[in-house]
Amino acid sequence: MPERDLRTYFELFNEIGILEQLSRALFEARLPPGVLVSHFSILNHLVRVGDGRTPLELATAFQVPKTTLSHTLALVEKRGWIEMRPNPADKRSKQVWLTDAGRSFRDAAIESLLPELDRLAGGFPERDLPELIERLSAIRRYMDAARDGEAQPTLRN
Amino acid sequence: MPERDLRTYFELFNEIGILEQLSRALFEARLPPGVLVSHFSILNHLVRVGDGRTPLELATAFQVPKTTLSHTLALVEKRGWIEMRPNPADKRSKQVWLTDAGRSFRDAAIESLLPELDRLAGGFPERDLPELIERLSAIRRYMDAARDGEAQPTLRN
DNA sequence: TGCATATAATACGATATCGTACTAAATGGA
DNA sequence: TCCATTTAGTACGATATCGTATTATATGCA
Repeated sequence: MPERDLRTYFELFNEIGILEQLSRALFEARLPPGVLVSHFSILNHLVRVGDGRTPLELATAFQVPKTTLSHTLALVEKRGWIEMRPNPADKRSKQVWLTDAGRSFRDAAIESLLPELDRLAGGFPERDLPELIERLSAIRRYMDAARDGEAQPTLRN
Repeated sequence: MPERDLRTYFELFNEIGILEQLSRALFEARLPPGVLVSHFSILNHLVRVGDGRTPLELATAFQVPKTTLSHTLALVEKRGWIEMRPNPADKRSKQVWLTDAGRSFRDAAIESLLPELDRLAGGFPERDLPELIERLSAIRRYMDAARDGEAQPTLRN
């Protein structure tokens, strides 16, 4: 694998980073004050994969430290969008369940974004969007699966 | 534009968000303690578009509040990777210039990531990577250009 | 069974990021 | 020219995120 191709991968992630910044700022501007994309993402993930997940499963899914997730869950629970229940399979653990209010808010949040997406899609129709998503998703799934790999040389040394 | 397509755009940004999380965690784990992707991104951007940019230009490029950028620049300057000089064209303003150490660190940071990218590229060869990047870049450029748009209904109301 | 180790979640402190308010300089119209 | 308005950058406070340490429970092996 020539180094040139590796640098191309690097460019891909650079582009992804910028797009994430742009889309997050766009989305967050439409959410109620104090509600962040990280909060919404909890709800959206639970709708997509089903609720009853443990905090650790969520932290792993988002590749976020579990202490960060702990904090986020507390805020989302305070809004009444999720419920934390004991995990019957493990007394150390918990389960995160969506409330009706949580599902409603998630749907409303998506609705509120549609006009913005409409503006984007209207001014910049992208063909084969599902194919683009699938390619990104495949990369994501591979990285997800390969995450448990061993140490590599780093600048930390 | 049917709503179904808009939701597909939503999925695109959702996928991008997850990929950003994954890649950022991966990259940051290889940087020296206290050095974040946001710091590296300053250096990388200056190399790519040329240094001498003003802080505001950088804040706009990253779609980040200028106060956030102010803080980041101070940290990067403290590391000796950039120099802040007065902007001869505007006494309110400044210019950000790379130092040799800044360029070196940027190169080294990319080098340190290559093994990881190699692992990715080796296990998951992606054909037409430049084409994928170009499609993302086109979306990004359009969003960038369309950013000055007017207000839309939001959940804030 | 008993105990060393591993794991889930949280408490706590550090800091990156963000929003509001402020200062200094630039701009533009009367 | 003068002054109202706009703009570039920063100070300051709030909070989201992150790393380390702690507690409670689970796991696995002698």
